[in-house]
Amino acid sequence: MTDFLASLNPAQRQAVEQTDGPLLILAGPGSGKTRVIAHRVAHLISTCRVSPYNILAVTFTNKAARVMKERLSHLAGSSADDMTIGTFHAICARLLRREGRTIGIDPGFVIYDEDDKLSLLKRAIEAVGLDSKQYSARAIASAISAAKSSLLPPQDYLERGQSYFDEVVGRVYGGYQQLLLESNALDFDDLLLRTVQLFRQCPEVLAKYQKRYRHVMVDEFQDTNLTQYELVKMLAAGHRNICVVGDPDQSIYSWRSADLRNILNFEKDYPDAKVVFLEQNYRSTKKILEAAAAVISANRQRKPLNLWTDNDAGEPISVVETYSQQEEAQFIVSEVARLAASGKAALGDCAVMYRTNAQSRALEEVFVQYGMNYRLVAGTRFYERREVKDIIAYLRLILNSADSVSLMRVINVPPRGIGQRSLGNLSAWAGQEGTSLYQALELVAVLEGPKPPLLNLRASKALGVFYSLMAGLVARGRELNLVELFDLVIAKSGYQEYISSGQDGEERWENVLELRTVAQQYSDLEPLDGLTAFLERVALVSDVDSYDESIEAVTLITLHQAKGLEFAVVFITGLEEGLLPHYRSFDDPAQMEEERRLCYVGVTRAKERLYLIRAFRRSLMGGVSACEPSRFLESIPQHLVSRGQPEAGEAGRLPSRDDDSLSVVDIPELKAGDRVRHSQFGEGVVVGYQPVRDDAEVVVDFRWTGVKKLLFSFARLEKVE
DNA sequence: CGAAAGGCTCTTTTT
DNA sequence: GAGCCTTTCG
Repeated sequence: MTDFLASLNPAQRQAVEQTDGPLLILAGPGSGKTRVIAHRVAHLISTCRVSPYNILAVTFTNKAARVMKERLSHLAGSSADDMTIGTFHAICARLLRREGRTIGIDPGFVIYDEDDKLSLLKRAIEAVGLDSKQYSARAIASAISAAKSSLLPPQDYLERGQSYFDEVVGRVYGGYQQLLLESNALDFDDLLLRTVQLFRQCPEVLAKYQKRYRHVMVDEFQDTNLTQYELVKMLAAGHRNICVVGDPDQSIYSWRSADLRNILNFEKDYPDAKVVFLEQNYRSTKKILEAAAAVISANRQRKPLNLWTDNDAGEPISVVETYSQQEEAQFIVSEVARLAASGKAALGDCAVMYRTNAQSRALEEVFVQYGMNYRLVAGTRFYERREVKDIIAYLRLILNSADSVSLMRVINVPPRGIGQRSLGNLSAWAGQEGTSLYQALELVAVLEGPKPPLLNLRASKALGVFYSLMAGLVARGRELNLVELFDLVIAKSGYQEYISSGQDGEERWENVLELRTVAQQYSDLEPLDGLTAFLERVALVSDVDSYDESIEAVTLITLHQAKGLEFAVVFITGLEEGLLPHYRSFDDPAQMEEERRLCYVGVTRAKERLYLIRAFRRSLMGGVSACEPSRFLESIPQHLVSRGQPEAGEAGRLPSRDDDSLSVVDIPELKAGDRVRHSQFGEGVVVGYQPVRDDAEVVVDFRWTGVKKLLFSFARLEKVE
């Protein structure tokens, strides 16, 4: 019982044992935060005899929730299964399905993602008589999102509006909500906002959950918005056992309306709150931690922690300057190869971090070129792929015929002769008759009843075909399990032929099959339940969630996604003015501070080795531009830095290729014409050979896969006689 | 109506 | 450089 307390330091222990009343835990990076939360829950369950059923723990990502569950089952066994643990969005979605009816939410609602939101918004913009090209749907979307994140419904927004843009947004906002309602859909922000509204309007529902959740815990509290905080406050109002964990220095989501004031206000809202500081870092070397502290100390808006560590001083931090982004990538590949070859780090210990997803391409190309395994955490996001969204739209439509975004998406995919004009006629007529799009479709398809006047015979026929397709799917959907339904959708819609014959057909079809594998996990459930659960899952998962640590590969990841992770070796790339910090933050000091926090998050992911890389030239949006070094580099104290190669060590000497101690592989002379074998690429002929630092670059023409440039130390080439 | 081509804009981060 | 939208042609 006390044995899991023994492994904690005094501050951690205090955080675990402080179970009654409000508690704010300020946890620096690598301070064992997850551990503390897990121990705290275990302590509540086993020592304080709190039933897991009475505990609510909110995280920001599904992955964090999963990690927490794993830790808990380790500490507290299966008793933790009854605990409510999940993301804000997942918890709210579940609650609204159960209780939403009282405020007019149909339990079969769909969740609209950013794409769906934009297409609905474009309709809303046009519906209020504005040109959707003149007003950027994106700008309006983010204004609406900000409003929802501050608990502002359309009426209030209009009343508070100041500028003309506010007025436009206010009007569109109202129309957009109307369309959502008609589509029986909620967007991400609605999940939170509507839950608060539910609690406000139905005190008895709130009371039920207040009674249930005797202990409420929130992780990554610095990333909550006002609506989320309100939600938590309401839930915790009953027992006032509320524990929030956060680090203002790691707040990097203000663009998603995360509000640092929540942390600052916590002590105001709960004057009796205890505050615990977790300041011992168990992750990084002294040098890395010192560099991190130096980077973040330039910020004004903060509640500083005094981080310290017992770890070794460690290696100096490598500041590397390369000519181009290609050379940047090459440096990383050769460095990883060197570390791997000398046994200092495995591929899986290494991560490459960048500000923007676009940067991953150049990195990938070089990794492919040299045949080094890598794992891209969010490429073209799987659930955003066209073919995946198409199939999901069909499935959504089966469950919820009101879903107009999905209907518009698939009505002519694959092409079945329903064009712009017919669709316009149909939807205008639907508006006139006051029916949903799907109902209008039904009226066209059946023999009797009113018909839209402008629709010609051919178009009506095509619409009828689509309607009977959907009607058939809906009927079968009640009997079939999810995979059977999935297959039926593909078969009846002709999607396979359509997608396979198009561009990248094979790859796209494989994505469809991958989605089918996900569907398989829900095939044991009752027909419509399986469908509902599947759709909820695909709406609320993210790419970090699928991050698989078991494969031996270098991780390529954005700085944002890297939060919460740690790696022995970290390369932060693109430390250039305009990229990190990003130019969009130049004119706003608050945003600039957030960029700095982002850099801080990256630096503090590193356990042993940190490389800060910048390129002189980088191609951005097609064109090439010269780059100034990032201001963040100036914050790194010189005595921590090695500008040569990382192995230069304490003495600061620069290694040379003749230095035997550094040469970790014997490099035999290969010359053009030599035949070699590679484990993956098979046999090939050497066409080029060039020594590079303490390694060599070999260009080989492989029989099957063509010409590849390889790094000798890494490629494990065998000479074939 | 649909496929293909050309032009346009926008590229920060994501539950 | 890509995706989205519009235009054009069959």
